[in-house]
Amino acid sequence: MTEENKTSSNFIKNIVDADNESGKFDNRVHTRFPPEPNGYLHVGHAKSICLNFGLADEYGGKTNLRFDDTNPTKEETEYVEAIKADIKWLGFEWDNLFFASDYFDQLHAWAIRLIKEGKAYVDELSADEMREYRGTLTQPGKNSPYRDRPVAESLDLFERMTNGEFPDGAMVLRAKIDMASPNFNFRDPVMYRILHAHHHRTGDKWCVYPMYDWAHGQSDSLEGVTHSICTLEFENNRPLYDWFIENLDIYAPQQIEFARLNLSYMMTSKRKLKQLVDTGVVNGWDDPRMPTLSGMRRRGFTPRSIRNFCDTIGVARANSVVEYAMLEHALRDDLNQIAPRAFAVLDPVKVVITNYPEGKVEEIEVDTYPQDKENSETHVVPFSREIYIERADFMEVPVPKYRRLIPGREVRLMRAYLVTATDVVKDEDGNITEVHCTYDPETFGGNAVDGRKVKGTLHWVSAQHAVPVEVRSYEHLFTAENPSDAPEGGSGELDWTANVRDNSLTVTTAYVEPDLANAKAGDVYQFQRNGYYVADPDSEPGKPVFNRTIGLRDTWAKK
RNA sequence: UGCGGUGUCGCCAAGUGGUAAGGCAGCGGACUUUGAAUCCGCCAUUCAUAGGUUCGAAUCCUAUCACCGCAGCCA
Repeated sequence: MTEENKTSSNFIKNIVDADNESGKFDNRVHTRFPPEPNGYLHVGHAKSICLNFGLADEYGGKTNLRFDDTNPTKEETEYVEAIKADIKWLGFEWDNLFFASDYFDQLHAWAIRLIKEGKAYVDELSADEMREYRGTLTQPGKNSPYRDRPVAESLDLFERMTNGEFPDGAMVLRAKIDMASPNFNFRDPVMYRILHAHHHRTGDKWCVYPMYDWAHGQSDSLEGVTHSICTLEFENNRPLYDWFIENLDIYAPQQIEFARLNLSYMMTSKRKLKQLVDTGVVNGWDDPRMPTLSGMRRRGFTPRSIRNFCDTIGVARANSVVEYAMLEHALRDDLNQIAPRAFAVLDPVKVVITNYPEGKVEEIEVDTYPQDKENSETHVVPFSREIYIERADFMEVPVPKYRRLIPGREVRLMRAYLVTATDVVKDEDGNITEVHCTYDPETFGGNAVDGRKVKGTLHWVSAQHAVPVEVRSYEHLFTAENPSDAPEGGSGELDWTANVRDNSLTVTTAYVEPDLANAKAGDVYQFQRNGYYVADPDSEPGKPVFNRTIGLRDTWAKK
């Protein structure tokens, strides 16, 4: 894909440039995006996707999509399909589609080779015992009593593990490296564990499954990946991956770690997001409040806005938290360019134009894309004697610098007429129920023949023609800038759920121009002077439901 | 406490010995039939701190401090 703005320099590109200079990989650039199919993709993954696919795109290389499906107890086909759909939606195409499970046979054969070479052994220590033997941060570990058992015995046991002769947890296959290493990953890491579980692709073929550490590096190697980009927490694992590659004497990719994305007010932990879904805090993975790609899509984010966002935040090795405002900027920037404009009144107050003929209806032609000089498309909005305007657009007693409608002041009804407020009608509680105005018939279109100016321009909707629609508005799912920064819960663990906002969804009725009644799921609009909205999949023919994607910038309200 | 990392404007982030890019946010102002968009201007004598090397240091050296990650048969 070719994007208008290429990202600026970053340390990964510097590495690739240097590698191309030295010919390290024969000028090949081959990346991969390796999700585990145990949940839906979120913004954090978008950063990784844009990085991997973007790098290959920029250097004329390739990118594989590889599902790291080494743990059958957590992974499901539903997730692989959703992940594929999200990547495509973002606008990327993988060159090859692989699964770590494609390599189960090869990995198994390699494991046997390592056993034969005395570099791996079957250990019968229990999980608890293994933890004790592993040592601590300051103390070296101890060798397992099974560490030096005969090769033939390990071979036999591993074969029987594979055949399913032992129950889960009875024994594991471990690499024989160094129990005293300051790097824990070298303290005889587990390569295989027994899992009598059904795998989403290999079915019941296997009773032993490779650990991620034993599968990942070799998968990259097998695929000819050049730059294996992953997040910071795998930095300590890199020496282990290199050890496996070296001892297997196979092609060596270069792993590069970068800092994962953290966004203020957003939770980017698959585990915790799954909890929100499972406990019903949100209505599924694609709830518009979720930071998942499917949730953002439903909320009205565009693929381009997310890609642009990823480009502007950059890539580095320092942990950081990006302000939500950055994402908002990217969103508004794209939506502003593409969204058709429409009239919609979110919180109505009736306006009666007393000198406008009763029963008369005029068709007002308005630009659908006023922001786009190249697009002259227009549509028609009916105008009549009684209309709705926003409650906030009229004030009986104005605040300073208020430039909207007040008694005696003339303002413009967008693309229609200039009107002047004359009276206010209230109910017994003093609430304004109607505003009476007069209009100047000579101002059709919104301009006075004598050239007089008005300070305010309001959007409106004809009362008898307006269509009531459901509007869903959202606030951050979390009240804390850092959702994980939580008070301690009962179990001694941090109870991040205490940060979940309990009123993050608000449902209201808005009155929209007639054309919007036919909006189809996914249609985006800018409700003039208000914000961007998208028709939700819950919409039915003639009965659209709109999600508020994001409001317009409002520098007036801030003051 | 062992090992591996990271510290440049409120938030991201370039910079790789030659004298601090850019974006977001913010603040002024212009324009405006969206208080939007657009446009103009302002916004780090200073790069965690302290020393040192050098004609010259955010970049090299030394020490210190702070923060992150690693002790799953998770990834």
